[in-house]
Amino acid sequence: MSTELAAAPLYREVKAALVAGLAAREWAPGEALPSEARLAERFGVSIGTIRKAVDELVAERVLVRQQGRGTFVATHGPRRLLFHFFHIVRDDGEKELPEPELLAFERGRADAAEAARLAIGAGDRVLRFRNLLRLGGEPVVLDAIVLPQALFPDLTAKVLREREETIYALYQTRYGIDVVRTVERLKAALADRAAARVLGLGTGAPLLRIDRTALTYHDRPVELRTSLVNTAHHGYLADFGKSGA
Amino acid sequence: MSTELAAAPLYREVKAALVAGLAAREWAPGEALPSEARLAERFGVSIGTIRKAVDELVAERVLVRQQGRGTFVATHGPRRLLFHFFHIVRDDGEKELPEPELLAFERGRADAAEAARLAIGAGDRVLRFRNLLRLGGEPVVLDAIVLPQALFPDLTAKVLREREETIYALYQTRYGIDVVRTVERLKAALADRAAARVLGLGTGAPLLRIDRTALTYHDRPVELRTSLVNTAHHGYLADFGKSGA
DNA sequence: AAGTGGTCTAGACCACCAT
DNA sequence: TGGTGGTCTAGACCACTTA
Repeated sequence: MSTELAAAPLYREVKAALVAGLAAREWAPGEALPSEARLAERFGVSIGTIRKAVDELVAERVLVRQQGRGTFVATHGPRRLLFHFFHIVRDDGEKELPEPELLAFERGRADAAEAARLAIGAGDRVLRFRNLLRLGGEPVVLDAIVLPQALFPDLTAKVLREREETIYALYQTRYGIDVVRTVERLKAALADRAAARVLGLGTGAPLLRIDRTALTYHDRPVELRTSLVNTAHHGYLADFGKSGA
Repeated sequence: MSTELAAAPLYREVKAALVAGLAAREWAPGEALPSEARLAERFGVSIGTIRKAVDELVAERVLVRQQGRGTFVATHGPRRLLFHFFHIVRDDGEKELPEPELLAFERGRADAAEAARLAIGAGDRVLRFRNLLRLGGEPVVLDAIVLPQALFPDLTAKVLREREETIYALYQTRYGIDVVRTVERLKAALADRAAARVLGLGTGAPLLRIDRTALTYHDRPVELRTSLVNTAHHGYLADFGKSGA
């Protein structure tokens, strides 16, 4: 390892190098990394140091270890969505896969607040769209999503409508963008006419409002999302501390 | 280590033994554990194995390492409250310490739902009380708390009113109960007359409702809490993935 | 200076998976 | 059978704290 910075332990430098490799798609999602022995050789450190670096990336759910098989770059699929990125549960505690329906799609410009949250310039081009999410057939969540157009050059309503995979899988496979973490701010709100109609509620019904920023490697923001949730029969589950959340 | 169960790695057995010691107050909150070398000797394992067990307990925020000083049992104080157990932030992102005011205190019996969530019998004695939390002087959160009386035998309104410390610190120092983790379910609700009055809102204002179960070692539930939050100028911050949450 | 946790190494052996 | 990650060990050296 080159060590010009010093002060950082070896395993952190290794980790940073691995993250750099992941961000550069040196290893694609779903692929195996070189074995720990090979990585140790390549970085000129011992296996234990490699393990400590990989341990942290596994804890951050960027890598997945499988005993006897190898260490893999995490892939966005239904399981990962439900476990780590979708926090709405039925009142009985069960999680269901949301079924999305695209309601609207348009191009626009980032306002000052959006630009700040996305770390782009005010007025830069963005894509905006709305998704209705059904759980068990019932409309429960209304998502309003904002993306920097620069990162999703050819994204269209057609692409969104015809996808079979989760939306983060689409970002990952088609645009090379790995959502690695989200930060969410929750508030209570009242349904306006539009939201009430789509969710099948009366105007003024209470809604849970979730403002999410999705981040990729190095905490770079890549998506804004505001979710309005009908919590009549569902809730947002926050379980910190167990298994690394 | 006795190994009658097998199948569990050594460091997990060590971890279980440490948790048992913590639950039994072999080491009290704020105290240092024996040094890693001493623990290794005591359990008959290598230091590396001790470190792996302690690593996990540090990740779960049960233990705190301080280089050069030792490893300590985590204490409930303002810092821990703000960092790990209080998720309400001002819209500008700042966290403030809540100032509690006891509004009501009574004894009662657990209904079926409470009994199930607290893992006690239906009809068992419970304590119920309400706290108003002010942030920056303004009333923002109304807490309704339910405790199994068996765990808090001599808890009275006077004790609650006169405490200087956080409520989890009180549980810890006075009743020997360490809250280690919380699980929360969030919904949107409308303010009823009572809540609206206390929070200085109109009836029917939207409120964020948080149903929390607080757990001690071995995931034993020790407290139920329903928080009603005025989210006009505050929000609930959910940041999974960064630093183990 | 002595004691603590933090890093790094080297190697042995085990459990699991593919072939 | 060979390769992978998972566990466990033993020891060296460093960084930090306390006295």
